[in-house]
Amino acid sequence: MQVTIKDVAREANVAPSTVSRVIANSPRISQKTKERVRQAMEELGYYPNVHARSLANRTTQAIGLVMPSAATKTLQNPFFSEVIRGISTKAHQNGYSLYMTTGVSEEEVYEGVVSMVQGRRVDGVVVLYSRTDDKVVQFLQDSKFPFVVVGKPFSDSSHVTYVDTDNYLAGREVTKYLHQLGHECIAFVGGSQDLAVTQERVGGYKTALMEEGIPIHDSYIVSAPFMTTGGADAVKRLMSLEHPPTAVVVSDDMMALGVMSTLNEMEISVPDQMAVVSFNNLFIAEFSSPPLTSVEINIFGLGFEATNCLIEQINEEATPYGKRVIVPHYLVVRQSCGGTAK
Amino acid sequence: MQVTIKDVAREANVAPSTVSRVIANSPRISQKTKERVRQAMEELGYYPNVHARSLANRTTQAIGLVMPSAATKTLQNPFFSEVIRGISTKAHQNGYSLYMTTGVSEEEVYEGVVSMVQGRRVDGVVVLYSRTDDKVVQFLQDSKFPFVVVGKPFSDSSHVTYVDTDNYLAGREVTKYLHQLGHECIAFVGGSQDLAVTQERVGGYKTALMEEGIPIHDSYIVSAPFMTTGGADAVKRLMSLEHPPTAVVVSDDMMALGVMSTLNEMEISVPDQMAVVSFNNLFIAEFSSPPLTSVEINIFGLGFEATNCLIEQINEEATPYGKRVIVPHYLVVRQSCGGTAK
DNA sequence: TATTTTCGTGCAAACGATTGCATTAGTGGT
DNA sequence: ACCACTAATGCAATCGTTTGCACGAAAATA
Repeated sequence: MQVTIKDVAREANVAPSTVSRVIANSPRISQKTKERVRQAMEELGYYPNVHARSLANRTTQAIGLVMPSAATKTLQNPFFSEVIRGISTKAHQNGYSLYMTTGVSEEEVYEGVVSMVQGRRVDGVVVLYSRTDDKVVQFLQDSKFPFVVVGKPFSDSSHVTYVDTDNYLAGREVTKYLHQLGHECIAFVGGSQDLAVTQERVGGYKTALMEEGIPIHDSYIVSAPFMTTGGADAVKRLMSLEHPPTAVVVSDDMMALGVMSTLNEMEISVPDQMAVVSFNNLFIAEFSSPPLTSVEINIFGLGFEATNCLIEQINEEATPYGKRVIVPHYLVVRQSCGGTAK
Repeated sequence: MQVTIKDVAREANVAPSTVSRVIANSPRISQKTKERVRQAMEELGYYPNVHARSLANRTTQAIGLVMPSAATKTLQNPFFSEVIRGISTKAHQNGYSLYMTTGVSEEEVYEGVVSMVQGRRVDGVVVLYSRTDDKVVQFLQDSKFPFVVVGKPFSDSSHVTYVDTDNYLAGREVTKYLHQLGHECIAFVGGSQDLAVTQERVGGYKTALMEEGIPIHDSYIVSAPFMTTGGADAVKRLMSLEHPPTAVVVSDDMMALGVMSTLNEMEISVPDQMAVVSFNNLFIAEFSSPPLTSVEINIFGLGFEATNCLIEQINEEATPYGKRVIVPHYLVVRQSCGGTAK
């Protein structure tokens, strides 16, 4: 049915092994035969069967993607599309393709990874989240399988390779920026507290306040599960304080949208009555009303770099010890903080 | 290195074939041996090698995803994340995983698909776009490979299976809705004119106008490449007309965001001075200011249904002729058209 | 008891590539 | 003219499964 290497061999009057070597472009085959074989491949429309190939040379040219289990919620965040775009670009450049399983529960995701790894379906894995005490990372580590984490892994990060933004620094910078604009009452609205990102960004926020000599009020730090409420209650809580803030650092553009929408409903104008700054600089930041001032963290780059590291690992060009890559960020000033000409 | 079926066989004191049959849960194996074998598998931590398996039984349990070549731009639209989520959910339910290649140019995408199909890497393919005169669809059709298109394919759609929204109807309904709210001057802002979606939505828009006895002005129909300008110039063009519209149908939430942002800049208030309605009901519709009135087209469902059809095809449970599935839609009224209590 | 069925298992040949080693032909040195 | 050596190709084993068929033992039938 399918045209196999044998058919090509017959057509070109050589042995299958020769054809194989032509595919691999081995220098041991003469130019003349190479051409003859290539011609035969062309004529018959031959494409190597990937599975036979993988089986024989124990390589797959595929990279596995591990997504958070609650794919329902997370995949909606353009963050993921963008990382994947980065991953996919680098992967493609190096002749790898992408492979993904999903699972409903954490357990299912874990099972998926195990069978992906043990079943030798992929050459390496990139993990798209970082959670405290994660089975998946633990497993990958134990089985000495090539993998890279996007975001800072919690446990034993010294031995795992990861690619991340300096969220602590970014949080600090952004807060200082607001202070420079004259704000003294600065709040922080973040997503789930047990995500590394949130923790680091809050950390930076606090440090900045301390450095600027502004007291830290716990009531100014609120976190809200994003996808459900859109941060509405967080805003309401902040605004009902005795001294409501005049500026707010939001840990994510998506959430910032929700925050601004709520403020809009409450007829609090941005940026006049409330400055908003956030992170990620998703493309929607540009088109919101008013356009968001946000930290560009180069999500694409995170994915791209992660894949780069992974491929190094696969080719054993990498150090056996974990490697950390920090992708630089910068503030994109638009209108949600005022401070610039409109 | 890896633990193979032979190891399990030895451990359980049976032949490899028996182990294989246990994996397949063949009724020909006695309960007692099954248990013994399962125990051995457990003990050794055995996972079947997918490639050996695929090679032997000529099946991959994987579905290929074909994305538009300009992945750069398109993948940013949450539409894709959402379709993929639908696909991935159904796929997972049926034990399939996803496989994707990308390419920079159209040609690269095509090559990717060919080698995916000919190399037998996947059992079927879902095509995530519909373009006029597409090589990929043509190829899939010619090779009689199972595939499904999300969106209406242009050429010879009678023989290809596709899953789509009734965009024509949706466009018509939405326009009528605006008319019911009292608008007479209704414009249409769309994306690239050669996309099937755009064409159909415009079609519905025109029909509605005709049915309501409103003349169609060509100057009211503008299209703008979204990702570059965000629709800003489209809005400006409309507003500089002698009789600027009082309502606008926008072909996509993303674009509607851009439109509203521009209107905001021009200090034209939505919905008071301009009603905006759009399609897709992405989650951002809920969090924009004001929240968007948009047509929910169940993107997740599109992906889910597409995969369903594909799996039917793979299992040869489907009719050999193309099948069309129309996923129902409905209008979600929020605040961008006014018309409801705030 | 002899004969046929049924049941449970094993043997060995695929599946379609890769690769170490053997083989052949050609080249140059002496 | 012989040998050694290199260059180009072929042979056959291997990768880890699946599966048609054969086989023996036990159960059912006559």
